[in-house]
Amino acid sequence: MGGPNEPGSEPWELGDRGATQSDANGSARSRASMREVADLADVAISSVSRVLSGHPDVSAQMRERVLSAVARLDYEPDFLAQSLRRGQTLSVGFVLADISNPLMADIVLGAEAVLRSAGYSLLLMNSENDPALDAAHVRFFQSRRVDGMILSLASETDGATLDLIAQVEGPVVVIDRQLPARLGASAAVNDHRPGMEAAVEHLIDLGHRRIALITGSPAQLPGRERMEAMRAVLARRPEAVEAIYLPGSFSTEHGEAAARRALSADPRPTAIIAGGNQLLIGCLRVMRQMGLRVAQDVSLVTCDDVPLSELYEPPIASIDRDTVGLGRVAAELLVGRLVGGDEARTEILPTSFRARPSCIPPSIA
Amino acid sequence: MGGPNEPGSEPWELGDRGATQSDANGSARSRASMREVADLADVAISSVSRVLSGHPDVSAQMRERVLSAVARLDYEPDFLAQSLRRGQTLSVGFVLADISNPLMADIVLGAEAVLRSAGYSLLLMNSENDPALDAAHVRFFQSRRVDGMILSLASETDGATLDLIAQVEGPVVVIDRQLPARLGASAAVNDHRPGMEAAVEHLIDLGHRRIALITGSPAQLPGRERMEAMRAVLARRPEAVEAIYLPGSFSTEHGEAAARRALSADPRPTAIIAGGNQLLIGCLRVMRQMGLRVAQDVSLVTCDDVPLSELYEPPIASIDRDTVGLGRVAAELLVGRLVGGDEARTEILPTSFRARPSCIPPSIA
DNA sequence: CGGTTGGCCGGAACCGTTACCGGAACACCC
DNA sequence: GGGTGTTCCGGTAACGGTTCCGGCCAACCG
Repeated sequence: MGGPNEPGSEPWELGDRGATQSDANGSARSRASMREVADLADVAISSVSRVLSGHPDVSAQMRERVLSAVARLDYEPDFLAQSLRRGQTLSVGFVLADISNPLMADIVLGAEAVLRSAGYSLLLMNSENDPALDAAHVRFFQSRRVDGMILSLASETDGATLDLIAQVEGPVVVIDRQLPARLGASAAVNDHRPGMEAAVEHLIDLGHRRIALITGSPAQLPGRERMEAMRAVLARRPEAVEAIYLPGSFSTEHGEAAARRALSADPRPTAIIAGGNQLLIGCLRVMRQMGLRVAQDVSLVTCDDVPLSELYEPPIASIDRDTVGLGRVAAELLVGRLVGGDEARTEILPTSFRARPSCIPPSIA
Repeated sequence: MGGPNEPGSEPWELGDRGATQSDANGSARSRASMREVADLADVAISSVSRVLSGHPDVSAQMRERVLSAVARLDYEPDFLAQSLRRGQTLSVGFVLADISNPLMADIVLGAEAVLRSAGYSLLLMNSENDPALDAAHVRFFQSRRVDGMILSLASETDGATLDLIAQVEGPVVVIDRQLPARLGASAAVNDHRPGMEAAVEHLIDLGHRRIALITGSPAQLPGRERMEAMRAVLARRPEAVEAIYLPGSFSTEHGEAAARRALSADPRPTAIIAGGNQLLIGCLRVMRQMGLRVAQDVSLVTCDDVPLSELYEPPIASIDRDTVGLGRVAAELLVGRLVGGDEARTEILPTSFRARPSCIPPSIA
């Protein structure tokens, strides 16, 4: 939106929306408005509106006349004008931190299904794990007047984003994030602890005593809870287990860097837990480079079951959750507040551990 | 949208948008309108509009007064009203056949970057490989008055969808699809032949004489071109190579079914080309069930490089293309027509073959 | 000093729809 | 026959902006 530099491209040099009636070539004539329907049916505009919105003050004869005119003109109401007048857009904004994460696809799928059946449509914006984009997208959705927002934020702690969220007019639901209560946002979250605890217990049971946890940002709920859960298990198990925590970002790059660091340590950890499929990818790349085999050399657990973990040889144990369900629940929370007047609340979904051959007893070094 | 059954929930029983001034509790007061800015600055509404849209007929003093009022009220223009008046929404609709396909993420990423820098935003709708949803989404976008559409259709041949596309007002760009010229759509497509031809040549060079091609729907360009390419190679190579074509849908289910059929045949094919990562997943599942090893028992090629193909043991050869670039080009074609007045045209991007250890000479049976 | 020019501003029409309001037409009942 | 309702419809003011038009005023020129 720079200064007015390019001559001929500024709006005030154009006429008042030049005649769009490209009727000459026979294609795509300008769409009909309610006004034209009313003229054709020889009734008032308000009557057309009543017929179309199902208002009871309509005679059978009137309805028939209007409907036939609507059909003849192939009329469809203008959503923009409706939204402006009604004060609602029937659309929901979804900010997702990372569209490349296949989990997001499932979440979106689940949310979309619920929203669609409630008459809402989904606008997606991708913030590429950049808190600044989070904020920009929230602001954008607000100017677009979405009726509500679903947020899978890159950061829970970014001040600018939080301030913005506090000012959002409609209901807000965050996914797998925890926001200050004063913001009044609903939340659909996983309890990451049971899955993580089971995983750590399983590794300890197998005999592992040095376990590395590569995880995402502590500015996001999953990262925090996973570290908590691991600490909790270590605290209650009598075995002297050494933990190596490697928090960072939720990227393949961090996965590689963290795995390299962990696996270069002298008493090398005998098991690694990768807190996400992006981290798993980085981890596997490094292991391949270092010539280390999954299971035989290092036991491996990942978070969230994806084709890679299922089909890898050996198959990789994972901490699972119902991602489609997560999206569905988030959408239900939103719709509940949108049409049902529900209060903001937090819905918690479970996680569980799925053992697979990537975890075996450590080779006695 | 059923009949008027639920009493108290019909619009005509509500007042004219009851006062939304939830000012009492001190939170989220209703946003300011241009009118209020004008009142505060004690100028005409039109002057506010001129200042904000950069119109030249504005004195320095006026600009300063308006801007300070804008700042004091934290005013932001209503996109809906602007769109209605200006006749453009600065948004682009993107119909994608399958959001779970990680390729789509890249395409969306590329397209979004270009569109954002041109001032447009992206609305995504997912049609789950269902042609009926394709049509519904196109219709939806049209009623939302998007300025243009990018389509990655589930079917190129669905009549209803095609008719709808013909009536779309703004420019349309299809991704990796081929539409009748009369529709006037631009296209960003890959030429799938060079990659596929190189793959088939590679397999023949290794000594393979029975090759199965599992591919998606022939109602989509990639499926057709890949089969063509394979036929072309077989026609020009003197070796008597037998090809098994297994077209179907672009799903893991078809991948499984086709792989099962191919691998159950008596003289079993010694190599399989999976035309997409979903098909690859199905294929690997079946091979594992049947106890067949990649490379040693069956050579394998997949289309589109994803983490699974890179990290599988052995790594899987793939036919690659620049997916981010594909999305970028599609968006550029659209923006060119949107702001530059370009003509509809087709942009073709290459594919190439990346050999990997999943392809070895067939074991002499 | 009168006429013309140009900068700057206010007023008003309009984008396409919704919801309120008032009223015409008709039936009904005492 | 004059109230008293119903039923149904048309007119109209919004919703929140944008753009055209006309007019005021100062500057400039001869």
